[in-house]
Amino acid sequence: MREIADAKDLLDWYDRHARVLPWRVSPQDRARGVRPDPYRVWLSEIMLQQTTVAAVKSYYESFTSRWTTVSDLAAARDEDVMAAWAGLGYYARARNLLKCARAVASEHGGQFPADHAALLGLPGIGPYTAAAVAAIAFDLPETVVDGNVERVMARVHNDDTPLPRAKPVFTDYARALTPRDRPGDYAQAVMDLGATICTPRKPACGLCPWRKGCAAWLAGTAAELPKKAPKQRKPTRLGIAYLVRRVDGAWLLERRPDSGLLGGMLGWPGSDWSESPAEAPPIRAEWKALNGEARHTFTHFHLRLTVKTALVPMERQPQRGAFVAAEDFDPGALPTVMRKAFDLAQGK
DNA sequence: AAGACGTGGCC
DNA sequence: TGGCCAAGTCT
Repeated sequence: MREIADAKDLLDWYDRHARVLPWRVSPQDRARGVRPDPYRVWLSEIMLQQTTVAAVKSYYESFTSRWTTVSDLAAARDEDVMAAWAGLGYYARARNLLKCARAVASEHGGQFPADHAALLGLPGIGPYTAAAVAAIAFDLPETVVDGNVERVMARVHNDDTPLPRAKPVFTDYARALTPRDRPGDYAQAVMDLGATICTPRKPACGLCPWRKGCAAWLAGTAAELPKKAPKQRKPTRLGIAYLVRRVDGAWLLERRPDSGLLGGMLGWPGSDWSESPAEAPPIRAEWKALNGEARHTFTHFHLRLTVKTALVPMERQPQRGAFVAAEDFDPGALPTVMRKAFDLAQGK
């Protein structure tokens, strides 16, 4: 009786089916000695946290063409990086991206450390990303455990222990399968398997290189795994956004505090977001409430944003925020919820 | 150590 | 429409 799954079978599959991704060195090139750029591996891994490949691609291209090395990025202005990240979400990633780049530049001579523990000590790098960079960039035998790997392990072992409680056990399963040979390709192979074959719904078991050794395939339970703890339902909150235009075309914007929701991002001044938000106009003006509302769903609540607009004279001073000249204003620098409010005001 | 933290695509 | 899900981390 063979082991339940075997790294070799997966690597053979990966050699034939590896996805082509902008940040990836193909297994063929890797075999010829091509090494991935640790900066690009790290950048892609941060962007891919809880984010789809499709959403990441254009951001990855723009970051790597604008900031070629980690030292370039370390020298960037905070506001430029936050603006470039706008729309990708989880903005703490962008703040930590800069902190990490600056730590690598100042404490590691501009080179990412080829060491799991040292990587783990850097801002924004947790257990998954430390293992991913160590394995993919440096071909060290570290075990990556992301959502894909959890799903694959739950199925291979037909383990119905609910997540997140099952995480330590699934990690043990994954570690036991990690090979000493080609750990970087293997890490990418398991995640590719989870992303393309061993998918959450309708897994393509007929195409799976691990089918023969998969306990869930044998039991017919693959599609029901992994089990997960029930989610809490999202409450709905209300809010008011104030879109102020000065007669010269300038917009009144406000930089949000570094911590908390949309931390460090540019946005419209507004009320609190709650069951009954209090009016909080940022400037004395005659307000016009727009018809409709900007709707947006965050991780843990739904938001219905009322948008109020006003036109103010040159000399009027705001109590909050600062005017940004029309030619300096880029709606693309706003987080999506703020851009939705802008679109509503533009009649889009 | 649960909860905070974005967004877009899919069904 | 609304819930689920996506290469998690931080507090």
